[in-house]
Amino acid sequence: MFDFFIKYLQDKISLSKEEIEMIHDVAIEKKLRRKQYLLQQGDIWKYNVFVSSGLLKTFSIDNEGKEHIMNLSPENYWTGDRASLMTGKPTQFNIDAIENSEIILIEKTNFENLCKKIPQLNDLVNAILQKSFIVSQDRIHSQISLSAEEKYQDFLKKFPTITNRIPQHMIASYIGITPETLTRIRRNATKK
Amino acid sequence: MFDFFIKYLQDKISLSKEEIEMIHDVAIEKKLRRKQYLLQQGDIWKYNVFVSSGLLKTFSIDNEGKEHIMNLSPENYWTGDRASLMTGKPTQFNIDAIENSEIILIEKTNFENLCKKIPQLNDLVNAILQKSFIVSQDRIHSQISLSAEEKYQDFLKKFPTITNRIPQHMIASYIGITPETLTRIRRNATKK
DNA sequence: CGATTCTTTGAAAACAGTCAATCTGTGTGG
DNA sequence: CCACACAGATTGACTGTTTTCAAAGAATCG
Repeated sequence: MFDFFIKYLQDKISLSKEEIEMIHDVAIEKKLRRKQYLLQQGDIWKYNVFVSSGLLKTFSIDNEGKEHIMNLSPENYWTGDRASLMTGKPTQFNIDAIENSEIILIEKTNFENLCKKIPQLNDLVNAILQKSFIVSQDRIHSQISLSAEEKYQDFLKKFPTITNRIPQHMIASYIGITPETLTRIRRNATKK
Repeated sequence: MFDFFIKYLQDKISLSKEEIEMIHDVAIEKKLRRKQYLLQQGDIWKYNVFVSSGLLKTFSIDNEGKEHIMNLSPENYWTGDRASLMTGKPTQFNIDAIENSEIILIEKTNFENLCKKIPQLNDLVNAILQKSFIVSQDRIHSQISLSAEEKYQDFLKKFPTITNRIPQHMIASYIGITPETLTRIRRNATKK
């Protein structure tokens, strides 16, 4: 699974053998079974995570026990909790595996050292952050301006690959509606 | 107004006279009157903007002519459209001044040069980006998990300083509800 | 196969949006 | 200083959307 990670990196930047070695030295490989937790509410989060294969979700649980999905992270995506990572405070989120997954963990300070020593990696990380920000803004825009049905259509357009890998109620959670409403939206949509 | 900008920067990082000079050379000062546009849908956006004083808003206009407020940027905040800046594609957003404002514009390539020459500035910019991302994620979380009333309370908590500087209907737009609904929420809340 | 999870359905209630009218406060020009 | 226009806020009646709760059906996993 480290191979997937290096493939991903070399697709974006070119790395010397020494640099790959440096990365390898601090990369922790981990397998997660379906439904296994990687992070739980209250933990302090200290890693950067790359998903080599599988699919993770980041979510909160509210006072009524309802799940709210913040992020879906399939293979070749990064995940974690930036807020907890940056502030050092306990996280309000959970991360678990929707599918059996293989991931790479790199501890915060190790990751920062790598970024210092490998400027290209630093640039890549910043580019990813920039892109993530733009994606977030776009999701906010959908949330404040679209109807439930439009949000669903928007989800399908943006995540065609993920749509068939997760139960419907998770899509509902991701776009902020109830599963029942999603069922009804779909029924109406197919009528047309 | 350039002074405000330098004060802001020196509060975060320490700069030599030469560095300040370099920044000054590429900083464009601009005044905006209330309701004046800085950016319009369809434009290609090429700047980084620091707000020295006043208050700007970033918004889209949908097919029905309704305004959806993406961001509110008071003094000491940055604004602009990262998506258009990054991709070079026309923006879907508008930015205008809610109050008479003074801003500093720095053209994209000039800004990138500054960041290369002043590593501290680069770090600051990345830290701001990181923080903006976390704030976005939090707003998404509010949008998918809170009721209209809770979103309003959340807004009041997060923007105590801005609340009294903008008309209510803009708060409604920011949290994705109608002005009428906001009126009713407020009426119910004061009853309690 | 049995257990669990997921989806669908129905009926009722809660919530939010629309439209049109009125009310309020502010600022401008005569 | 007043009258008026204008932008914003509120209200009411109505419509439409979404949630809730409970139950039944379908699909999936071990």
